[in-house]
Amino acid sequence: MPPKPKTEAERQQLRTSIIDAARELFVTQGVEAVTMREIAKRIGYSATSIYLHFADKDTLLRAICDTDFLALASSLKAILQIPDPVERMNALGFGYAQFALSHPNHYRLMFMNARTPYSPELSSLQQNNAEQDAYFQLKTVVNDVFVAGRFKPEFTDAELIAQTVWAGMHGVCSLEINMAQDTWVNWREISARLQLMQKVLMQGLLRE
Amino acid sequence: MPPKPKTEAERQQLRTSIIDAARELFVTQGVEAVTMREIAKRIGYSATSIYLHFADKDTLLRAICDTDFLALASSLKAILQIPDPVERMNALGFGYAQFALSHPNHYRLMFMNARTPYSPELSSLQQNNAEQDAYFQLKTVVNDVFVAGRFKPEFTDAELIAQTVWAGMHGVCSLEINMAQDTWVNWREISARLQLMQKVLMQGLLRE
DNA sequence: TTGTTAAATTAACGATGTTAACTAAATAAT
DNA sequence: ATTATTTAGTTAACATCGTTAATTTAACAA
Repeated sequence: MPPKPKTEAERQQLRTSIIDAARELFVTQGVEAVTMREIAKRIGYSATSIYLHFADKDTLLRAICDTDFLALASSLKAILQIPDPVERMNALGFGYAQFALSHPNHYRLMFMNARTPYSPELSSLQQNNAEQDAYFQLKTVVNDVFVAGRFKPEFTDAELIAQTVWAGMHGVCSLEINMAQDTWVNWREISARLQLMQKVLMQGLLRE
Repeated sequence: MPPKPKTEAERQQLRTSIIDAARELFVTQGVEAVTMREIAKRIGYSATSIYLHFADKDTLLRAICDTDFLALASSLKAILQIPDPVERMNALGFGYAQFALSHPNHYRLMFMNARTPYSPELSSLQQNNAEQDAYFQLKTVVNDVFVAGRFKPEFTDAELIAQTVWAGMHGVCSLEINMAQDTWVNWREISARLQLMQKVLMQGLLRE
């Protein structure tokens, strides 16, 4: 029964209900469960209706991604209040890992899948906004440590440092998400691996 | 025109020709190009013939994986001859990264996709064989450094160290493979990121 | 010559993403 | 008040995919 003109708010609401249904399927059953027909069934529409709100499945997935990037930045916001910059950087790393490991499917979608790259016109996220951009948060915190003169003097590029810290934490998290079940490796506790990575990064980067 | 009984060698040859065709598609067009029908077209058979040699697509992909794991271990073998253990560990890290970045699709299949975990009966690879098991190579080299007393005394678990070194290099490589195109991040040169990661790992782990 | 078996093929199924064609209802125009 | 237009939705349909079933063809064994 197709009624007629919807207000922008109603459209927006349906849009997010599609995203939510897709995300729920995604988080509980993994990416292969996210079919257009299954999403549609959840929200009581036909599959093709989704195309009135999203160009294709990939666009829909990127919309989920967007809300997850926002959720990540949100979950890290409180950490930015920690006064000591080194402590702040440490906490940010742990917070990041915590997010990754407690939302493995989201993390996989955000950072481990082959994604079509970010483009401003398709995303509602604001780059370099401390509320929305976790990478900006990282850059800022690392730069704070840099400005405080806590890094070894041989390291002079704060953004390069940030990318390295990110890579370290991402390495631990993504191996855990992908390979924890693999008995080829006698995996140590994930907490021990995280802790050691963080310690090594710190001892490698910081003075004395 | 279907002839009849094939020798075991002929069967083996067809098997590897399937793997090779699948790999070539895979390496050039990515995973979505690896369809049973497309593989079959390449080798001049019908799609269903592949099922005479592989239970399903996943099994075929894991067979590709197997040969790639072997290729990785093979490509690192020469490095094990380097006399100094620390230099050896360093070179192994770079060799690993070089493999990852020059075979990104393979690397993705091996370490970044959701894989069905290793099981001995499905794989022809021998665990803890220095010729076939790159993880064993890493463990061995890290243990050599450990036995040489070159790590800081606070680090006492060589396998945990190995997993951390792996995670560090994997983090840099997998972010590069997945996100190099993404303009959200102002990526530094991959060589600089690799070098810094290695330096940080070394300075974090090694004495003085 | 006739079965039997192995290797292959074609047909077909069910699922998927997506497009095209259609329908009904609310508004706008006459 | 009637007609036309637009909008939100539907159902049908298409091409493709992994995979299974049924079928064919050829080589060997009896």
